Amino acid sequence: MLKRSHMCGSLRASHVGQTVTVCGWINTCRDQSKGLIFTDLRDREGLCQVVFNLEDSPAELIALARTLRREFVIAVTGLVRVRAGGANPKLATGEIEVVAQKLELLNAAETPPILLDEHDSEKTNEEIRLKYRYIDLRRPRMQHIMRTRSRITKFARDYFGLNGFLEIETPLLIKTTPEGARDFIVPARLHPGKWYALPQSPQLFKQILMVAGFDRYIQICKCMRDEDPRADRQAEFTQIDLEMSFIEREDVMDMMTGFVRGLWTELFQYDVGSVPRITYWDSMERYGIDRPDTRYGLELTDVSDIAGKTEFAVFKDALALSKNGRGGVVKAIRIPTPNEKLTRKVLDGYSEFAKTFKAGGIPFTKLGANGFETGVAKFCEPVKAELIAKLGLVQGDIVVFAADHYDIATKTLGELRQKIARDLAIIPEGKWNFVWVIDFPMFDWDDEGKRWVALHHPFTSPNPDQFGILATDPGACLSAGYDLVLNGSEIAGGSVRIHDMKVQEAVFGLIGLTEADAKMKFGFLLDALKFGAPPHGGIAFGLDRLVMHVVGTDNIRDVIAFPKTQSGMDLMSDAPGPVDPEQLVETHVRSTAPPLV
RNA sequence: GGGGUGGUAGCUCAAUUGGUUAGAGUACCGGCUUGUCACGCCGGUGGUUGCGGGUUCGAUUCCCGUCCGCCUCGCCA
Repeated sequence: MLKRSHMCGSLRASHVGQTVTVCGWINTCRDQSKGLIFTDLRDREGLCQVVFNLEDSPAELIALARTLRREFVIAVTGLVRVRAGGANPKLATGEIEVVAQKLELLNAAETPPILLDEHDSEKTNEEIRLKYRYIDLRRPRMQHIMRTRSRITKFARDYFGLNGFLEIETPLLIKTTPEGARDFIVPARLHPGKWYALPQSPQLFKQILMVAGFDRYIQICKCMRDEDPRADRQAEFTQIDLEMSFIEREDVMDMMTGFVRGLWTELFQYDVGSVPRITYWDSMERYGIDRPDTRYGLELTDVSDIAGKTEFAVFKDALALSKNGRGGVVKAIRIPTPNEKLTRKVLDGYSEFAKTFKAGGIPFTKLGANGFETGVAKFCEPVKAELIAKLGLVQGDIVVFAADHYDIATKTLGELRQKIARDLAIIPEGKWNFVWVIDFPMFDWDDEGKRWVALHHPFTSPNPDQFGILATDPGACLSAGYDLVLNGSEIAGGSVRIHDMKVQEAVFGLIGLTEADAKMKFGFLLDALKFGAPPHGGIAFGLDRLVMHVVGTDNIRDVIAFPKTQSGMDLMSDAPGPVDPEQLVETHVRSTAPPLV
């Protein structure tokens, strides 16, 4: 076999005069005649033009070259020279070409179901791309994404390594955990009737590594949650997971801010600067969501007091609502001009949108030259002055309202805010708005279960100044958790952990875990906390989402080499599949599913 | 589990109210072509209209069921 001397995509004018050997896939052939054939040869570095020319090469070589087809795998030895036909400015290697002297056909290929020309391949159905993933991944776009992903993980290992973090693996076969997402489970052959679970995260183990005195831990690890996927969510995903000892909240956030600043400098020569902070409740009030996109305005304003003075039944009914000790609210967004894209039809459509969040609708109005016009103008007119003052309205502004329970009104308007921003196309390009969200509540009240549920996870510590109210007013107790949000997407989340067994037991008690339950599920953690646990905390980055932002895609499958579909299938390998009945017997499992056809 | 949307040639799509032999571009195959680079010109092959049933003289089109992709609500500590 001809031995490769250079990568196709790395050849430049400086190589002119050298005899090189390149290997790769035929991207295209341009057969000019029986005596002149151009091919573009592709490897992971890029394309280079190889020319087969009767003037420079023997006839047998030309004859063989004429049989080449797309995606054939070849090795070529030839002389690098300046292109006789003029440079191609579209190619990095466009100034030169390789004049073939030897050609070795390493493998033929069937006609590929995906064309590798960029202008065609971007349009190919995702179903086809997933089935023939090995071809899809050959595309320069996918090669770029996977390379970028590798750069990010390498940067993470370098950065955290320099900061004293040890890379330690944690088990994949663990005990099932209550709380949280649904576990993937694995039957334990050696223990009939018992099961392992695949980790939703290495949470407990990394805390125990702190108890074990490793001080700083990092792992780039797979996590599995058996829940329905979304555009930015897969059942199986990757975290950059870490934990630190003898720290407070500030120390973790500083370390992480350093990481993203370094990463953005490395990737984009972009200075992230200091990362602003917002409290959870402030974020909910202003953005209606716990992961605010601060690249644009359209903030929410509470107009409950003014709305209560109107005769609008929707407002009055909402304000009369009460849930979890919290009254109903009326929230509004001022949409400044230019807002011509928000036609009557679009605004009416927002009510349908709102219904997906269980809200009744989206009342709206517009401030014209002579007061409010359209929509709910007649109800707003009596409180015009107050609304104008509170929302800072000027002529031409549109106002949209949501009136409901606090949770529903806030969430609906928070989602609508993002939709309006997209509809108005006011989200600026090229902006990287990081923000830390802090001071989360420890718990959320579950009305159905009549108990508190941990908002983050049950190992999250209250903030140091909040220990006093943990037992007396758990609903108001704030945690030492923190989320890192980038352009409205949560890319990392973590907390300072509870390192005192008594506090941990108290939290378990609040979320309705009996002592026996807690002992059975997390006994090993509670035990560990008794044997000298240092104060510790950590965070986990969603690597997939991080890569999505960096490469600019809204499809998580694009940043995973072998992703699954929305129904959890791998269209390439056809997983999941049936197992041999013998495997079921061995693992003591009997299926209740109807027989497979 | 709910809602929405889609599945037609290898690929991307079209096909009128249910009506001729299901078309186009591209790919592929053959021929021509000595400076192309989304090469060009000429010709050709290629279809279980996702699958199963039904209505009809006739179904890509209408109905029922089912499978699969995508988006989304629930869910995702």
